[in-house]
Amino acid sequence: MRKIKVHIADDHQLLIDGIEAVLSSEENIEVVGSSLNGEDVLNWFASNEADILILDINMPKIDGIAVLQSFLKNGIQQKVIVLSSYDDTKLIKEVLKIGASGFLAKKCAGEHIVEAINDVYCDKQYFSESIKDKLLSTFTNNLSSIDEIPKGSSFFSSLTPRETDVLKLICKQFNSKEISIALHISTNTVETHRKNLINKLKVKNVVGLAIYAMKNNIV
Amino acid sequence: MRKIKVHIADDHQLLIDGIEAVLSSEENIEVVGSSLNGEDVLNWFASNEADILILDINMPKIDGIAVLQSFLKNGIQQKVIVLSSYDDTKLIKEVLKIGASGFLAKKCAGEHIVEAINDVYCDKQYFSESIKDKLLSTFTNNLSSIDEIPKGSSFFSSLTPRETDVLKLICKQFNSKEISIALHISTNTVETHRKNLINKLKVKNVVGLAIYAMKNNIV
DNA sequence: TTGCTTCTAACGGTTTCTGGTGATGCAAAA
DNA sequence: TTTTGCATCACCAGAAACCGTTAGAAGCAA
Repeated sequence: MRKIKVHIADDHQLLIDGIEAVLSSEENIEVVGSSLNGEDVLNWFASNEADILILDINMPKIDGIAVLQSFLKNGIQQKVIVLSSYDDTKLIKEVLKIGASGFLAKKCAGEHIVEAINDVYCDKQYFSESIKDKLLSTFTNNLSSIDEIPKGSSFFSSLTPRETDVLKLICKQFNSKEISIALHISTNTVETHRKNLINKLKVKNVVGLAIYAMKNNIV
Repeated sequence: MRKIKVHIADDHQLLIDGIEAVLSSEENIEVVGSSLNGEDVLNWFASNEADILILDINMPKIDGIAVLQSFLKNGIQQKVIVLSSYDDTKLIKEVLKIGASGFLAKKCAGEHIVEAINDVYCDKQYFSESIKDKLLSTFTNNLSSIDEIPKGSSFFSSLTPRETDVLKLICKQFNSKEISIALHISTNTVETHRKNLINKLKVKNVVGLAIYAMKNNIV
């Protein structure tokens, strides 16, 4: 019997080992590789292949979103099950748009990952229960959810290096003046970056920035 | 042979199942229970016992710190290995003070959890490598680290219900006026709570609050 | 009863952030 | 070569946050 080849990407080695141990009891599934960050994923897939990639969103260096975008850009048809701590509707819509086939919340049970792998391997989509509920309520509750969908193409992974510098220092609780000193630029510039960040990430204030940074492992 | 009884507490079922799968191949270790939040942990230990508790810090309802404090308060001598995504020196010192025997970063490998369990069962302490480095550098670098140690008793889990309400809304990017409307109190009161939060958690501004809330699963 | 904590509220002042707009130089891409 | 994106800087006005301090009411516990 041909086994389903799976690659696991997550920044927590413990979770990788755990999933691998869960899958080891499945006869038709084989873990052929793993990565601790997005860069490693791209490198691995440059010279290897797997039927399914289990991909965490929050990873250092290159995050899960950027990995998906890279696949899309290079025309790579990779089946991907996205793994995330947060079952955020925005995020789910985003990853589906850019090519994910399934979405699994980390709070779900280990057996579901087996289901997910089998379903996605058979060209089906897979969502964990909690996420199904969330998606449904989005459509049933009201139509304002449409506003939630980002207007531009992708709003993740779109920060310039400098913006990332500023964001990191914001998360260190620096104010604009302190940031300007740290980066050797004027406070006016810092404030421009700050405003651009807020617009780009569609948040209301620094709190939104900090939360974005945490969720995306920028800090 | 007597097996080491282990209870696992983490808000991600997937991680619990993963660790359980990793441990299943160990002959001398037996998983006797698991919990998805701190409340369940306390309930479980009220009528059951385990040799070792593997305890995640970031859990909803009652977090890992509060669980440890509860053990301490009730004179329960429970061996605990703390699990955390963040290898923050402050946090490590804190949990050691309130009775943890080991500290494991989630980014460490699955095999280390086996080592940790065996070590702690034999009354030894266990720290993952990355954490050892961090702890060492704290003592070698400079003495200013002493300032890092919280002056009061415990600075975690010390928020009043109302402060938690305000913090949650701050994390929703509400400003003081919006919070005052949501909670039916005056903006002055909101700002008092905000100041108290900043003082209590020893952060500089709302960004610090948001990051604290994220790390402690308040949002 | 007394002391402690929590929640509530207020005042005055300073600092910082946010929004809007505009502009320049540079480098890479189309 | 023109365009586009990025980083830089500036000015202004209003909004919001931050700081220090004080204080009454309610409830709980020693």
